[in-house]
Amino acid sequence: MKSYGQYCGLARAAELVGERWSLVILRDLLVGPKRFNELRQGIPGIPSNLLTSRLRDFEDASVVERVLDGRNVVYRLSEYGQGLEPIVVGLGRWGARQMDVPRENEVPTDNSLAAALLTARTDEKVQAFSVEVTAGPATAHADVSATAVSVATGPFPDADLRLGGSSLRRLLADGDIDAAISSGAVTAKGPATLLKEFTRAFSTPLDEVAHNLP
Amino acid sequence: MKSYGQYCGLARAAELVGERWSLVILRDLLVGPKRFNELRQGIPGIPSNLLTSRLRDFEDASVVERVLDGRNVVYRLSEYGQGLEPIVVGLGRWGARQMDVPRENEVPTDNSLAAALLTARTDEKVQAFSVEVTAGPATAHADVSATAVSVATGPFPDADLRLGGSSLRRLLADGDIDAAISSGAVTAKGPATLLKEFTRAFSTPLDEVAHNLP
DNA sequence: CCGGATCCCATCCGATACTG
DNA sequence: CAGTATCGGATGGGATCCGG
Repeated sequence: MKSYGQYCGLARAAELVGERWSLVILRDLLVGPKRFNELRQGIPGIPSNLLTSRLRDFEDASVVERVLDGRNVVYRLSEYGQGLEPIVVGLGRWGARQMDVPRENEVPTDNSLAAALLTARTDEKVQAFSVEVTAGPATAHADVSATAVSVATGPFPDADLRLGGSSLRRLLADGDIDAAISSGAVTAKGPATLLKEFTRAFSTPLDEVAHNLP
Repeated sequence: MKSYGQYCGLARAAELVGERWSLVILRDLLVGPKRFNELRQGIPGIPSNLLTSRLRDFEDASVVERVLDGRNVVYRLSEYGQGLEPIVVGLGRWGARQMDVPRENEVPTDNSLAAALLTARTDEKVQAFSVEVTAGPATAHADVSATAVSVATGPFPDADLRLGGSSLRRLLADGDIDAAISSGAVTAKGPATLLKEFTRAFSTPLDEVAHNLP
């Protein structure tokens, strides 16, 4: 990890989060503690030596803690690391403005889908429900209660609502469920009332960031 | 600029801001539009070819605009790029938690000092005043009015208040002016009432981020 | 299997020199 | 002033290997 030679908060932060894979690893840890191989498999393309190296840098900076969970090693954000949540979420929203169309070979992952749910959370009060979301090969779910929202990767067989489709992002952006479903871009299984609750609880209005993209 | 292969807002953002020097360049542009050599001189150590390359990537992503100012080229954030402000400011605050002591060969720059003022802005209503701040080789200033705060690099001869010293960061963190001045860590020239206004207008309470650092 | 370490090649970065 | 060109060294990518 090389210094920028400036006595500056942003420069210090950039030394940590401004290296390749750093932000993606932090995104995944934001969803919850993960084992080494969970991280590795959840981040296609990351070389294991770089994952090792980044985790060590995070440990040295007290951003991540390496703890034993039973006989397994898990990595989890420290309290200090949790302070990155609004930043990573904000960056995710900002970057979503550029996601107009998937690029060649670009896929969603379980963790990126879970992170998208975290990012889209509105903090509006809604009726409690659970939802499972699928996008291509990726699955994640959320459990919304009156007081909190918990998000995790993978399927959730007992979910009240089940959403799928290639254009979930557009659904989160527009909030126009009927249009999304009738155009076939999104499929939904569950009570119509919960669909409405979903778009109230999760939404990423893109004009919240700026407008002058290519 | 290499893709992370994930259809994910954060991954897209990370491709832009997660490369070396990117965040530091954006920090400086956040203070105001800059010419190529202003950026270069304001960022000690950046190779000119990398500055060129980053600016081009930003242009391609519509984050930065290359415009003519008279006969000069200036780079300025687009409206979309301005959307990064809360993120860069947040990162600066988060990283400030690690700035306990300057490292070997680590200096403040005019731009990092100006950015620190931006970062420390509290939005509290205060009496109007202007302040010039000096830390080692770096100088910046701010003009605080009832409705807005403008920050820029360099000296401001007519400033109502003049602050200097090696531990300005501690002043911003603690807000304890009297202690800072009587210990000699900070020197101040100007009315005592403005000193009070300064610490109300600018402050970076570090326990706003987390507590468990080394 | 899990949690890495090692090796080798490609790419990127850093420093300096040079140019319209 | 605003960048290109170049080249050695550092870092990343991908595969393989290893100890528990």
